[in-house]
Amino acid sequence: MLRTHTCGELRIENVNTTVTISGWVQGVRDKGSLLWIDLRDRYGITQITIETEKADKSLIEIARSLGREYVISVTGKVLERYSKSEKLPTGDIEIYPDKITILNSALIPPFTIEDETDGGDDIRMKYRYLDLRRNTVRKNLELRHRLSIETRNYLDKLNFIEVETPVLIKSTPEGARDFVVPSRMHQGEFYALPQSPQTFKQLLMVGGFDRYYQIVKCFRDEDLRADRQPEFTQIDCEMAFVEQEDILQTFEGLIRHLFLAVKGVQIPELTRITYADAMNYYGSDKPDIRFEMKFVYLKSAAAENANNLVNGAGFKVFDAAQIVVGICAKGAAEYSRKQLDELTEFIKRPQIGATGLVYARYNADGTIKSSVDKFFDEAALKKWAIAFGAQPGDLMLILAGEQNKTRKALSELRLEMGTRMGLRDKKKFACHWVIDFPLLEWSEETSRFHAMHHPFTSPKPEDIKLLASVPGEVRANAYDMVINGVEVGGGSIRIFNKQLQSRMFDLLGFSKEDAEAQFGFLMNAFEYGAPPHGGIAFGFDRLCSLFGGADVIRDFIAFPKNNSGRDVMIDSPSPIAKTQLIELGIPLS
RNA sequence: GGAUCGGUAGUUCAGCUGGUUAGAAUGCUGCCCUGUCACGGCAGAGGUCGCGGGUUCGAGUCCCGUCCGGUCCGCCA
Repeated sequence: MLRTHTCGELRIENVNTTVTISGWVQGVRDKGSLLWIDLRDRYGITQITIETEKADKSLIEIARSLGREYVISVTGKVLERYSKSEKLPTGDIEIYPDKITILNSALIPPFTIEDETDGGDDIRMKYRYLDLRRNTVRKNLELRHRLSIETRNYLDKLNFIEVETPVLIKSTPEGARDFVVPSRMHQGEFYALPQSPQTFKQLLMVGGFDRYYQIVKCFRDEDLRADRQPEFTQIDCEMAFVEQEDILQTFEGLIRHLFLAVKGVQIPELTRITYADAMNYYGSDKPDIRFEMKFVYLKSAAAENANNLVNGAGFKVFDAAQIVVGICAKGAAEYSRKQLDELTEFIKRPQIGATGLVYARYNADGTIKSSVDKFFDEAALKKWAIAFGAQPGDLMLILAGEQNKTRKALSELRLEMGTRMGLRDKKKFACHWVIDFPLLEWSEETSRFHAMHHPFTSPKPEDIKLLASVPGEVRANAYDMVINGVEVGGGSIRIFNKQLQSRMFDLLGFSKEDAEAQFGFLMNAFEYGAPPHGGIAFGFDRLCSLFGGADVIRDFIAFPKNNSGRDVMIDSPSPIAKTQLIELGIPLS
């Protein structure tokens, strides 16, 4: 061993012992007659001190030749410091070296290896191995490690076993685009990388492994975001002989265990909200319920809660709208004209696409001032206030238009207001289930139904009768777990019966032949005694970023790709040699 | 595929309605300094203003194109 101790462990008890530590030079402070070296490794920083008037000349020469990030080994005596540092755990001691060995020199790093680095994202990605030396990045990966260990502990105790599934599999048309891998031995044919181990975990259920999990890489060839990578990691789970309730219980147990074990946070039992309610009250299938600010409808498309308070006043925008819906921002009546204009601009951005924002201030003196006073008198506005549950001092923000678009826009506005009002504290965690997702989703683009979750999702038994008549209204035994407005996991009870599965393929527009060619293996397996089963998969990277209080998952992946799917460090993807292409039988145009 | 913001010293950024020699901080180099720990002080080096074209007497600045990066929509569980 080139060390007896790490750079993080020496304490006052070690004084007067001779030790050897190795690491990277964080910095040198040369004060003439005194010279200090901060030596860093994964575990901490230890100070090396040289008194240049007493020390060996060659030692001083070596010390003065050191640059940042040189790798050195130091042997010397641990002594109590003359002036101690509160900032370092090793701050009570320092090492007087007898010997300094330069194990390797280093170029000057392009950015500083400090918590508050001067490097931007781009340069840090290119030199990721240097970025990994920084505390902040290292801590993120340590957090990831803890989460994976605790996941395994929890699931192992419940008799789950981790089984690996293949990475070179078969392309299927449903869902995301596949990454494909050409086969040399079978020219013109391709493997695909799994978007998830979905079918394999179901086959494991047929194979009698009634509790399976895997922390596994998945691949999707789609455009990226701050919280999306082309390859990402899932905690993939499946159970047999269970109903939806069992899955919800088991895996909210997992999340609560992780919060307790890793963060020491006690999470209450998860609340549940139906997809329909989530859309109705929050305009989103992954609402952030750290704060309330539920939607209030002044006019609604649904007959049952059509408390229409806006029609007939001569305001065409409201009269023509399918819905008029708003939120009540508590205590925000003080918002200035400028702030309201900012909000209007916010909802008019093309990404959000609303055409205008109506506001009504419930002033502290009890009067109400709105942007549509021309059409609505004080009495009408008071009725709005009652509907909104607004008190003097509150601000009502109202959008109107077609249902889906308007809900979506208001959902964005709600989140924006939550942020502006400081209601989205990253240290607070609100976890809940969204249940009863629709089974199918109509696609205008392809003029057919798509599976909302995936084609193996089981419809709710009581809704099966609707499959023939109104397939769009059939609810699925599907569920998502949402934390702070982030979808961290989702799953479903699966179809385990060949007839129902082929009926689903029918609805999804598969021909018998296509279904057979693509999923025949699964349907065949279902004929050999498939148990009822269901499961869930968690986005592990997202979970890590959430635990770490960040929005960007890149910081929790050792070697991430950038926004356009490139690894700027190794420079991939890259062209391959002509000979490789010929071998694969792939002509490039 | 679309929207939007950005690209200037090794790095992070400033640079106004176009106008002399493009600045700051940090990092780097040298010298000084006995208790520093973001050490301090003094001096110094360091620039294809992403790239190409255009407008103009004159472009880091304006226009067009292009490449690269960030965020978002579409897409994606």
